[in-house]
Amino acid sequence: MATVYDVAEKAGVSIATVSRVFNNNTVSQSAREKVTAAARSLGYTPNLAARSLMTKRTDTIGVVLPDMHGEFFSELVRGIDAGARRLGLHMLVSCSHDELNEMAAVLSAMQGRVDGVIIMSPLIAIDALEPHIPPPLPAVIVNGSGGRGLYPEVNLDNRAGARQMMAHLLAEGRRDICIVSGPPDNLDAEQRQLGCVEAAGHSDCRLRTLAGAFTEASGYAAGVELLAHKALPDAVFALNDAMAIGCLCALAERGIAVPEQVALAGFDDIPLAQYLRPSLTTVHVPIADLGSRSLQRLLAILRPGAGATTACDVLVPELVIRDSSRRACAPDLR
Amino acid sequence: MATVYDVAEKAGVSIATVSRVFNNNTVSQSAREKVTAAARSLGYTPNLAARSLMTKRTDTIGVVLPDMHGEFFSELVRGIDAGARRLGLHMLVSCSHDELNEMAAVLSAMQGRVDGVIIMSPLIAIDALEPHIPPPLPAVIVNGSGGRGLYPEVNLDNRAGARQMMAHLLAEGRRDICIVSGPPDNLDAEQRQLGCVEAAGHSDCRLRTLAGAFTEASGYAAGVELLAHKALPDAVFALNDAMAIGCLCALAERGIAVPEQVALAGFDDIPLAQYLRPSLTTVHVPIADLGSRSLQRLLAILRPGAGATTACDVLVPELVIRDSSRRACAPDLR
DNA sequence: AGTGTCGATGTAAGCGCTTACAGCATATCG
DNA sequence: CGATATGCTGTAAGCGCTTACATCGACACT
Repeated sequence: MATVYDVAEKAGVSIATVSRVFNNNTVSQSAREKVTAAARSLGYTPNLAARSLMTKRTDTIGVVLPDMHGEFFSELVRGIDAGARRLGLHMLVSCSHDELNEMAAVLSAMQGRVDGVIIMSPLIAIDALEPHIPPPLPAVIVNGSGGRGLYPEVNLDNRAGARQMMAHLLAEGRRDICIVSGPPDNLDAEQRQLGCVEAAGHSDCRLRTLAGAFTEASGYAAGVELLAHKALPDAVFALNDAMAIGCLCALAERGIAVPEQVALAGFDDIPLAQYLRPSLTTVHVPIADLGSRSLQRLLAILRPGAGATTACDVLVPELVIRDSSRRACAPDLR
Repeated sequence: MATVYDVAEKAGVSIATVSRVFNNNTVSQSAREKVTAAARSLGYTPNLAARSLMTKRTDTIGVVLPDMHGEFFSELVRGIDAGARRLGLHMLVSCSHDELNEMAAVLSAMQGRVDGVIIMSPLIAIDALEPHIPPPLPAVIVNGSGGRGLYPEVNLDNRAGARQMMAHLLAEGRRDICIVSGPPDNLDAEQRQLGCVEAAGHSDCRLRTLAGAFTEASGYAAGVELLAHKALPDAVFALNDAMAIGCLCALAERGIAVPEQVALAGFDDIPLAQYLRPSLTTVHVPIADLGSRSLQRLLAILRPGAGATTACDVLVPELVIRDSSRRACAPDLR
C-alpha cells in the first residue's frame, strides 16, 4: 500500500502537503493537482488507523441491538444507516441477545472503534445497563425508558399508542377485551400493557390478559387458549403485530369470524399488516424515524453545535384502523 | 485515557510486557498479575487504532447490502453476526441501494476499516461490480451468481428451488400456472424464473408471467390484474413470499378460494408464511446459513488454514408444502 | 567450570498519519 | 525601502501500539 511518503515523493512535495490535500486544508491549486494525480496513479488511500490515531476520531458509530430478528430491527438500522451515510459516518452493528454481560462485552469491545453508540435494549432496564457503558463513550438509548438521565433517550410513547387502541376498541362497542401481552420484563410490552390498563380503568369494560412473547407462535398459542375457554372476548389486542398474525391464524382455523365475532388489533404496523385478511388494525410505529432521531441525538453530542437538536425525543405512534376491528366491515380497497 | 506507558509505570514493568499481557504472549505469572491489576485500576483499554496501525488488522468485517428492507436482510446479518461474534470479529454494515456508484463509494470507504467484506448485490451484475472492489480488499460475494471467478461466491440455488416448486404444482395437477416475477435485473428473480421455465418445458402445462417487484404491493397488484382476465389460472407462483401475501390478499378480497380454485405458492419461507390462512406453500431459503457460510468463506481467506472450508458453496433450498397448494386441504395443525 | 538453551524482559524502531512551528516568498503599507 | 502581514510549504514531533533484537538469569549438560 502506498503511503503519504510515496505520494509526496511522486508529486514532488512534502508529506504535510499531501496530508493537507486529503484534509481540505489550505494548499495551492498547483500542489493540489500534483498530489491528486500522484495519489491516483499510486492508488493511494489514507490509512484510517493512522488517521484515527492522530485525530482520535473513527467516523464510525456503534449500534447495539438486542437481536436482529424481524422487520423491527432492520427497519431501525435502515433509519440509522440512511442518516449516517449522509454524514459520512459508518455503522458498526452488534447484537447482544438481551444479555447484560454480553451487552457489556459488546460495549467495551466497541470502545475505540466508534465515536459513540446507539443502544437499544428493550429487555434490560437502563439503570442496570448504564454502569456498563464505558464512561468516555458517548451513548444514546433508544426505547429504554427510564434511565437515570445519564444518557439521552429517544423513546416511543407505547403507552399513548395502547391507550389510543383501547379507546378505539371501546368506541366500537367492545367491552370484553383480551390482551395478548409481550415477554416479561420487556419494556415496550410493559408500557403497552400499562396503557391498556389505564384506558380500561376509565371505562366499564372487562380486561383480561394472556401471556405472549412477541412471536407469531406465541400469538397462535394465545389464540388456541382463548378458544379453549367458554366465553370468547369480543376483542383481542395483541401487543405486537406478529402475535396478532398468529392469533388470527388460530381464530381462522376454528372458524371464528374477525371482526364480526372478535375484533383483532396489533401494534407496530409492519408492512404486511395491511395485506392480511382481514387487514389488521394496529398502531403505527415510525421505526426508521426512531433510528434517525437517535442518530441526530448522538450527533448533537459528537459534534456540538452542528445542527439544531430537536427538543422532543418521544415519538407518538399513530392509530391505524383497518378491517380487523371494524363493526361494519367495509372492504379495504387501499 | 491511560496508555501502555501509564500501565507499565504503575506495574513496574516495561511497555513491552504490558503489550504482551494484552496479546497473550509469554509473560511470567507475576508480571501478568501486576499488569492486569494496574490496567484495571487505571481503566486501561488498548487503543485499537494504534494496534491496527501495527498489526494491519482491524478485526472487523464489512457487510454491504442492497438495502435493509424486510426480513431477508436482517436474517442475513443475523447469520453473519452470530459467526462474527464467536470469532471476536466486528461487523460494519452499509446499504448501497443497489446503485453501482454508491456501492463503489461504500467499498472504498470500507477499505482500511475492515479486513474483508461480504457483498450482497442481487441487482448489480457481479462482473460490473468486480472492478470496483479495491484490489487489496478480500471479498466474498453472496448470491451474485456469475462473477469472473475473482472472488469466492456463496449462492443459493434459486433455479433448483423454482423447479421443485413447479414439479410440486404439476404433481398436484395444476396445468395453467401464472408466475408473478421479481424486479427486472434482479438475479434471484431471474434464476427463479429460469427454473420455472425449465420445469414447464418438460411438461404440458401452460405458463404465463405477470410482472412483480418483490413487494407486497406488487403482489397485490398482480392479483388484481389476474382477476381482470376472464380465465383464472389454476396456480399462482409468486417468486417471493411478500408478493404471495399481496396476491393472497387480492384473491381473498374477490372471494377466490385458495387452494380450491387457485393454488398459491411463494418463495423464501419467511417466518410468517405458516401463519397465513391458508398457510403458504413456499421454498425454504436458509438465509442465516447463507450469512454464516459467506463469513466462513471470507475467513478462509483472512486466516488461511484456520478451519476446514466447506467445498460446497451453493445452498439448495427446500420445498415446504403447506395448505395453499394442496388439493385436499387438510388442516395444518403444525 | 564452561557452554548451550531457554524463557522472561527491556530497548528502541517504527506503523502512517496530523499538525505545531518555523521558514520563506510575495504582497501591502507607511 | 524597510517593516509587517499573508499564504504555502517543509520539518519534525509525536499519536499508542507491536515486535525484532539484545540482554540476562537460571538451569542442564558435558
